[in-house]
Amino acid sequence: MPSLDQLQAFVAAADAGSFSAAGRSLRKAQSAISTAIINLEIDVGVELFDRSGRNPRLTAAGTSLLKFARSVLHGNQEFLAHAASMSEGVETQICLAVEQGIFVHSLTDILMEFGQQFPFLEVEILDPGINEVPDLLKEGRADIGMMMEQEDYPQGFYFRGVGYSRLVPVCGQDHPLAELKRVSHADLRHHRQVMMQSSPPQYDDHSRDQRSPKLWFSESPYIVMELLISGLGWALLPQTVVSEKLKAGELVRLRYEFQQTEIQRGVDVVWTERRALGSAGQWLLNRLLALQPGLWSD
Amino acid sequence: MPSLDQLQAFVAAADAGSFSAAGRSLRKAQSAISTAIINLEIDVGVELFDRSGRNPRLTAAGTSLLKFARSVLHGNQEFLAHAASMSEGVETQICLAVEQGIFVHSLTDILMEFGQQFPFLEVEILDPGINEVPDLLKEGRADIGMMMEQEDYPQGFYFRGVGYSRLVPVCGQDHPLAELKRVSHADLRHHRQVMMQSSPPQYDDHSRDQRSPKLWFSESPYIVMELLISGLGWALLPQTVVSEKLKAGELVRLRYEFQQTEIQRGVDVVWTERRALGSAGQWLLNRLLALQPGLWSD
DNA sequence: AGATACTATCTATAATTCCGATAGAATGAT
DNA sequence: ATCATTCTATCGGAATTATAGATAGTATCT
Repeated sequence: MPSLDQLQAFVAAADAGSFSAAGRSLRKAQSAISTAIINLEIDVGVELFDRSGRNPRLTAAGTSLLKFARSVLHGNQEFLAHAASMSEGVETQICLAVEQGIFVHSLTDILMEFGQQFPFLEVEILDPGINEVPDLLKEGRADIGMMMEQEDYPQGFYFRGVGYSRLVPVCGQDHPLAELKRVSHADLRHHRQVMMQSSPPQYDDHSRDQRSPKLWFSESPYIVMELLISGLGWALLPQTVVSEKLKAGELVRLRYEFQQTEIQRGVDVVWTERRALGSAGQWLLNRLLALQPGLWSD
Repeated sequence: MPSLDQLQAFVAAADAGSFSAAGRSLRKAQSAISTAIINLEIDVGVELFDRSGRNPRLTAAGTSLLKFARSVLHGNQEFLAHAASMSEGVETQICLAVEQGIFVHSLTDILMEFGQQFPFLEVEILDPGINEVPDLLKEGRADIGMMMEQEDYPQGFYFRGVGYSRLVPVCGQDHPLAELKRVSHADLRHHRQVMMQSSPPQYDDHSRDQRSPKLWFSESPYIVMELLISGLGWALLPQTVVSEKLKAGELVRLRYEFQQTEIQRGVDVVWTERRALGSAGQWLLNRLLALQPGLWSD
């Protein structure tokens, strides 16, 4: 089996143009290069260089094999580079959980740079339903999460708001509400609302009065949207999710008569103290926290 | 720098589940595996296995690095395999010149198998114009050629017919000949003919009387075809080349009143005695010569 | 508790690699 | 033609490295 040193001598000689120069570039004696290449030639049973002239010249076989040798060496370099980054505390893989409905476009620049900075890291991006992010973090399934802000997080969770997501009230194009120019609380309560939540909350919160008593729930804003398109009811959905369907006319935006300002909910970056982040996770977290807290919408 | 032996010990241990088993599978002592892996771990600065239990278990870093180690080893295998095939006389690259207008579909099966048989061979396929194949072979630019049969080949050329290509007389849809139900020699002579040849032949051959005196020439049947579509004249072209345009109606097939049978010209495989073929070339040549001499057309 | 299979480590030996020196060959300048 | 330069192949000895075998300690199962 040829050794990596032999392959290295081979490509160095091919690059340098002579065994002596290869020796100089590798800080080895010329004889070391010479014997390494001769042994390699014996190993593989093919003459790599034509020595008839003063300087060795690659044979056809040598030219062809050179690519393969380079490939092996390059793979070895990657192996070493990956190992080195891991020995410096870079984790093996990282998982980012971005709640459905959050405008991922705001993250792509960061993620692109992240990929360049940590080329060997395996990155996974989940798009869990509403309120699933804390569970994923707790289980250790995800390292960092992004989600619509919550009133309170479980103990051991860190969070920081980094932006706002615009919510718009919508219904299907054939829904009775679609025909009203302005809708009132009473209008809304008379129709079924579909909420982006996993389970109905037990307590009374301050927004109770503007909710419809006929409630459906889904974790996924996209499922909610499909239900609305079928004419099921109305819902408050992230603008990012519904913008296409609004443009296509399949959904209709409702205008409140009681609220003129835009409805916004904060977007939080969430992580836990339990799961220690490696260097890459730290890097990514810092970048996410440094996001300008603007509106996350198209 | 880690050695290939260390990497091999690494993946063998990961595969076998224990250092001892890895030693057995590699026919080495257990201590060899153990020290190899320990040295590898020292080299890369990362713990590859968790030794707390009876059997070593891959760490997260080890799992991640294992893929890279496999890749390096695989590259090395390819290097060796390629070298071995070359030491058995397989050439580095091979060039097949298939004259334009020859129905390549008949060759794809052979070429697919060729690629599997010689996975490391670099294959080039040229599609030279009419009568350029002998030059390419003479220059050494190509190893094997396929072309429409010629009356005679230069010295040192071998050739054998392996099939037939159908030629059809065509003209552009707006050409006067297109309106005739049957065309005679006289009709043809009154219009410009475009021939698939590089230069006008000086001698009189037997087909002279059915040629038009107004001749244009092109090496490429596709250029000829474009000229016809522009309404330049008529030509005898391989059916493969014109079938699309005939279907689209841009070209019209002429019907001779003096010849009811199809016009066919033989397809030859051509090679030279000068250029020694390697094992791969021999293989390919044998396969080409074994082609059933049927009609090469769709 | 005992049997089994495992890993780490030690030692001696075998194999390999490397350097420095040297001889012979090709190339270019004078 | 001759000389100087730069190259490669080869040899011997030193240094490094890899390996087998033996041994001690540990985890796991019966």
